[in-house]
Amino acid sequence: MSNLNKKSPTDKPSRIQVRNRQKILDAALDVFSRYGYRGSTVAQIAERAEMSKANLLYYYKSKNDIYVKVLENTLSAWLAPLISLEADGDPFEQIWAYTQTKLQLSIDKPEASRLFANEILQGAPMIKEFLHTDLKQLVDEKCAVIQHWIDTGRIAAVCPLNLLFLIWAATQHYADFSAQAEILSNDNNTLHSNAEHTLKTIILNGLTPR
Amino acid sequence: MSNLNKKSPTDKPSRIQVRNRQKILDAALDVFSRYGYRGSTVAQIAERAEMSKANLLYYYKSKNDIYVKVLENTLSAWLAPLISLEADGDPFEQIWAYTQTKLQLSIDKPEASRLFANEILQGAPMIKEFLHTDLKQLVDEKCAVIQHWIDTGRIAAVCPLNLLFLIWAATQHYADFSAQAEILSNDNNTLHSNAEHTLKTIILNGLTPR
DNA sequence: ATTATCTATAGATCTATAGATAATGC
DNA sequence: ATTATCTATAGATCTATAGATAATGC
Repeated sequence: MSNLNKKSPTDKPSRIQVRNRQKILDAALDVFSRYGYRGSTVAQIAERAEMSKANLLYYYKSKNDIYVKVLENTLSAWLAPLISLEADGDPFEQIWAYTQTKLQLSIDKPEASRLFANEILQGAPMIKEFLHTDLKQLVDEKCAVIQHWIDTGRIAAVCPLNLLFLIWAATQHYADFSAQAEILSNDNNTLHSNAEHTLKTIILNGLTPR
Repeated sequence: MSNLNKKSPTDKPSRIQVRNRQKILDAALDVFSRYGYRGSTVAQIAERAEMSKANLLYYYKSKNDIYVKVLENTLSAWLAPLISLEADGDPFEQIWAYTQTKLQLSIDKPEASRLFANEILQGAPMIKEFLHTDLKQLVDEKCAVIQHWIDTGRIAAVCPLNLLFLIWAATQHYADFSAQAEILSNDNNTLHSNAEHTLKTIILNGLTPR
């Protein structure tokens, strides 16, 4: 039998299977996050996963399957930080904690950010549904939290959605445009610590009511 | 003769040639800015330019040639606003004028921004040289201007390069991530006017010395 | 005469599968 | 016995060209 999917779901996957599936997903994230879905090839992914194309397609039956799986795995990690933005506690602490987490993620694990950047640049063909439902709901909730902070005079009056966009853009920039940042900065480590200070200054001062 | 490039450079291009070359570049910008170099096909560009693939390749001899030409044409438009950032005049006015211009460009002509986003996401293979030379020099100059404003106490002490990144990221977000913004906002026009207000509040307040 | 367009297709690349062979685990 | 890997290749897609035909401008 050459099709894994026909196996009964109670079968435990073998060690080799677990290891190879993970290797494939890791390799696929690297490749897809750089070149997007259409710009990536199964051969590139196979090479990076150190196996033949045919063998790779023994574990995942199509390029599209791999892409969807990688997107699914990455989506939750991408959303997690926003979930912890809570109405309780100091707005400035909450907003800065969120910003800092996103910044650190973008610097340390740029692949997730790039994967979405590619997907959304191309019109979000695969995750449109997700954006309309799950993300939209979460964002609406968090915008209400921010709006509440504004209404109670705790932060300056700005559009909550645009504030989120600003935070996303400013932090993910260090992942999505790292090729440019590396060229324009003389030292990447300095750049990143300065980034933290600069974002903190501008966002927190910027949101101070006056 | 089937190769235009063998023509003497003093030959005046025909009306049809001028029109078709322009149609191709317009179509190519649309396609490349969405799908990147590898993700785009000559067939897509030809269809959008309303001519056959063969005819398109009569005007530009390869996909790569078209891509390079489109990038070249777009680079100058992309840089122009930064050039006008000048040491004279009020720092806040200068910075806001720059930010506003970039925001408006991102909203009105998102293709240029998306083209670069795609190119840089993929590691800037074609424009690495340009980034190292022309852009680096321009950015260094403008960072010196910003640093001067900081040293004379006219704006808050932030890292000039990171400030530029913040402005680029925040404004180009509306081009690069428009697919997401359209889904998450209830009304695009409101979103964009709120964007202007929100960016103005945060960036200008954020840079106010205290 | 020159320029522009069309038809047909070569050759490269890419996804996916079939079928044989090797490795692994009871 | 089952699972994993390899070789070979079909069939789709894509870039680019050759060569014939049509349209245009002096």
